[in-house]
Amino acid sequence: MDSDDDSPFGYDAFQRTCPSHTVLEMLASKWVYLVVCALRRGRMRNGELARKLEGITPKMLTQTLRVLERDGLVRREVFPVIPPRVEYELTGLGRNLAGLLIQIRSWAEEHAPDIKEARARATEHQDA
Amino acid sequence: MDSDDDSPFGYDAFQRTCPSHTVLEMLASKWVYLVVCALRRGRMRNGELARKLEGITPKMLTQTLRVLERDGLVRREVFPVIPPRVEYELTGLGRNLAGLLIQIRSWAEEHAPDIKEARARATEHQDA
DNA sequence: ATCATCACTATCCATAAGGTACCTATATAT
DNA sequence: ATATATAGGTACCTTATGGATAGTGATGAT
Repeated sequence: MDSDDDSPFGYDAFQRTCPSHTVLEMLASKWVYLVVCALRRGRMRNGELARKLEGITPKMLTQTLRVLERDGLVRREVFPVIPPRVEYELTGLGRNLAGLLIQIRSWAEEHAPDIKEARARATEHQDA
Repeated sequence: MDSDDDSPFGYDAFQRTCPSHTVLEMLASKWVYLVVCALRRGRMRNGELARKLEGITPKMLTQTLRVLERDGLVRREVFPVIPPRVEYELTGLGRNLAGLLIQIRSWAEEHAPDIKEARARATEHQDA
């Protein structure tokens, strides 16, 4: 009850400079959450990630990893061998973000039923 | 270190049924975060919200409020007077979500500098 | 000689989110 | 008669995102 102010408006109303905006934009990307969760187990190769996250296309996997690398959440290590070998792992910041994701997941699991119930009631009323 | 498993994969790999997906999808919407934060102060009329969230268009404000209402986060009360008067307020679930948003904001404010630094380093290297 | 593997990379396309502009209704004020 | 305030709705357009598809280079296996 301390950071309990309206402060998103303190930055320029959620434009590019607001930290929350930066973070929520990251989390909104469809695969970021899954990739970070997958990497919590330890370093992994591109192929292992692709198998773990079934449904992801190579393009989206690479794209997601590049963004995470650019933002300092993932470290990328290339071994100069043939065939190529590349390993990814979370940085300290990345592991820290994983902690936040777990908080979000726990909130989600606790309250998803309420949301679903509300949605069900809403579609009922509109059908009526 | 308890919900410390890989469980997003327990649901069908982040498809529609995963609670985290539902919640992150909500938060990803550009205005949800701002509207919920604004409503933490108490009930408000459409016009007040519009003034507080400068930059939002009437369309997006209405659309955002309708989604929040449908999901049970906001209660909408219409007074049958002329000119029309409509008030919005957070439900219990909505106030609860606001709590999560504050956690996210606090993480964001703590770590945004690291992310910015990483991005700066990344663009440096690409320019070089 | 051909194929598969690994880790991408490039290109195109469909969808959807968000933005712009204009429309509604009614009562009061001028 | 006209303008204003209120709380929207609707049609249309642009852009960003994600997904599908195909291609790259090098080597080892068949």
